[in-house]
Amino acid sequence: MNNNVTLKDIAKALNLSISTISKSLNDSYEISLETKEKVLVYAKFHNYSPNRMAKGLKEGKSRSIGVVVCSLDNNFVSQMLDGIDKYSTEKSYQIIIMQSKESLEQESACLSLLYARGVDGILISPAYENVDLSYLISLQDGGLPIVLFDRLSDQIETHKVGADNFKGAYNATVHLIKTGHSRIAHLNTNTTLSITTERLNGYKKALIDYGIEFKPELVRYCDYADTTKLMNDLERSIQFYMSLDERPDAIFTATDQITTKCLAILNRLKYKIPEDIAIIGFTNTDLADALKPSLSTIHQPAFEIGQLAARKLISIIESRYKITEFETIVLDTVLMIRESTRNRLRA
Amino acid sequence: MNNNVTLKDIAKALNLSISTISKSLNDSYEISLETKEKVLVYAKFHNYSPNRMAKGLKEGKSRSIGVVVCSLDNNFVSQMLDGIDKYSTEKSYQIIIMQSKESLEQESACLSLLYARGVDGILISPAYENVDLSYLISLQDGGLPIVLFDRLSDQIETHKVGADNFKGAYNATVHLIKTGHSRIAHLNTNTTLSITTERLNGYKKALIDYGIEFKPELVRYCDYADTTKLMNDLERSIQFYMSLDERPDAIFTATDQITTKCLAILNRLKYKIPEDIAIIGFTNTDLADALKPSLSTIHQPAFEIGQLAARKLISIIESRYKITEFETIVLDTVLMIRESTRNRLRA
DNA sequence: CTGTTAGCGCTTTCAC
DNA sequence: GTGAAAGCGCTAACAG
Repeated sequence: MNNNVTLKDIAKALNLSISTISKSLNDSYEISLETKEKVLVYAKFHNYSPNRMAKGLKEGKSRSIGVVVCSLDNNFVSQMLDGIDKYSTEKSYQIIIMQSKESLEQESACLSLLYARGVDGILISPAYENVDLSYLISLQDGGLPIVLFDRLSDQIETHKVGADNFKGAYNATVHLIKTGHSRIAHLNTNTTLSITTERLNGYKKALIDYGIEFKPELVRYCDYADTTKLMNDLERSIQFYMSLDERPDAIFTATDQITTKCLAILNRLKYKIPEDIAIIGFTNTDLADALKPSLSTIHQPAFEIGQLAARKLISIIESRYKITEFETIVLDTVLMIRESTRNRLRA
Repeated sequence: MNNNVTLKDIAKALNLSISTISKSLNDSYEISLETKEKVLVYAKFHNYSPNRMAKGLKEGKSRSIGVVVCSLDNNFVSQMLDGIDKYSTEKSYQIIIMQSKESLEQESACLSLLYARGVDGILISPAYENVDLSYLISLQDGGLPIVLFDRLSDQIETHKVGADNFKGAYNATVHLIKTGHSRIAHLNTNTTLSITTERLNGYKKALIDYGIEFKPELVRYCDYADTTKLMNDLERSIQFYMSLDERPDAIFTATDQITTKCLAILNRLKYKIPEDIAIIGFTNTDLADALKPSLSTIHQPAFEIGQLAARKLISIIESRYKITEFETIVLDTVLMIRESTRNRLRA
């Protein structure tokens, strides 16, 4: 069966030419119903399926798209991939997923491979380490459609799909303020990606709007290079917070990883949530309700981000004209209020 | 740049023939060092990368492998995929991931597509709905290498890589018994896959070995068809358990999904863990330590399963001979004792 | 309506 | 050492 039946085989068997078979299978108007019927039946019976490599080679497209993410083993990423896969499958594109593991070098390697493979376009959420998108831009200049998702950047002009990080962070912080918290710490990453700065800015803006002084010592930027480093940085940060004369009464954590790791650390250090410290963070974990106390979160529409990004990419791929007008789509986050940010005022 | 530079282009530019270029780039002994050098430099400078579709078409291989899983949006699956990706990338195979969403129909569709794409082999963890692997077998008979991972089956003879589900379940149950639990409920899935029956058998064996009567009413088989159904079944099961005259004092949950969803339900119904009921389950969640009480788990070596499965598949792909001797590799699980199964005897 | 032909980019015999 | 030519499976322009 892997000794695939080809057009040639069918042609021989049916005593027709290869092109007649091809046209029949593509339902060309040139072919008589009778012949088509015959071919279709034979093809179906012998389980014919066109060789996509040949087709791709011929047509100069592969009907596949490359997806580059930081890691497969990441809850939030999985949800986005699910969305990407859903839309791509609907449109009969196959996705080839590659991991950068937050390394610029690996990311380039992924891109080269995808390019060599002849993908029709690329969806990418750049590595944290990546401050330089020039390789991506050169690919785009070469005619390869590219769409950024989740982690956006101003360096490249193309369609971009992400969450409204500013507003999400703003809402989270305001929520903390309104529930009686005033010394609000913020744990973020040590990168320059827009998701970092936007979330930081949302946090700051909320403080300003509510007349709370911004204290730089309450913001710590943790190393995302690897899990161990991140864990260390987070633990040190929390210890630091707790050693302050004026301890923070709440933490706003900026990413999925930071949020869940903080929980484990706070747990280990025996701090009580929300009595000792309240916590709210960006995370899409399914376990928010299973946690005790249940975890207040800023939820990102991960599936939709993926789906929409795929849609935008495929729209470029299938557009006959060169796109000059690009969109940046920003989806709303949802503030999920649970027990980890219980109201201090009514307590 | 997507108007790729081809062998032809290089040949023209260097006033050589296409085959000379091809041979140079493949470091053939037939070509003079001088020419090779010239070609290599030119190729590198112009960023030549071979068109993998053309190469694949020519060679009858694509250096890609298809991976079929139930869902991308699943913590445990992600970890296995990570392992698969790691090994495949090392061996310069690309992976094409497809989701069956537990549907037999979708699974077949995935397999057809992968086959059409000309993958060199397939890694599959069959859909829950799938009780009939005949399509897979026919692909294998046609010469396509196939390796099963995680969810194994006796229906097909090939390499298989999974966890030791029997022993994992046995150890979990024994752990519950040794910590003073005697009315141990078991929540499993309503399927006939080996992972279901093995876990059930491990549970039973432990009861027998420790002289505890097996009570069928303490075992419930929940519908995995979709999240809502599963959620309903689980909730009803828990309500049922709690309505018994002799309430169970512990639950052993058989899968990742079941474990985490149970936690949320128990939380919502305000049952205290482990006072009201202890819980231990198969799950690889990162949040086991962040939960309160922290969650005792049976941890599966997901990454290793993926890695090993990829290794076995690639070994078949690259073997010159037809494989007749197949292996089933079973990896040990790890019992992670935390607070959700605190010892009742010392309490 | 059907068939012939060329060619996508590459490898690989076989000549020169 | 190098090149010409065939062919992987497919599509499409063109002939008949």
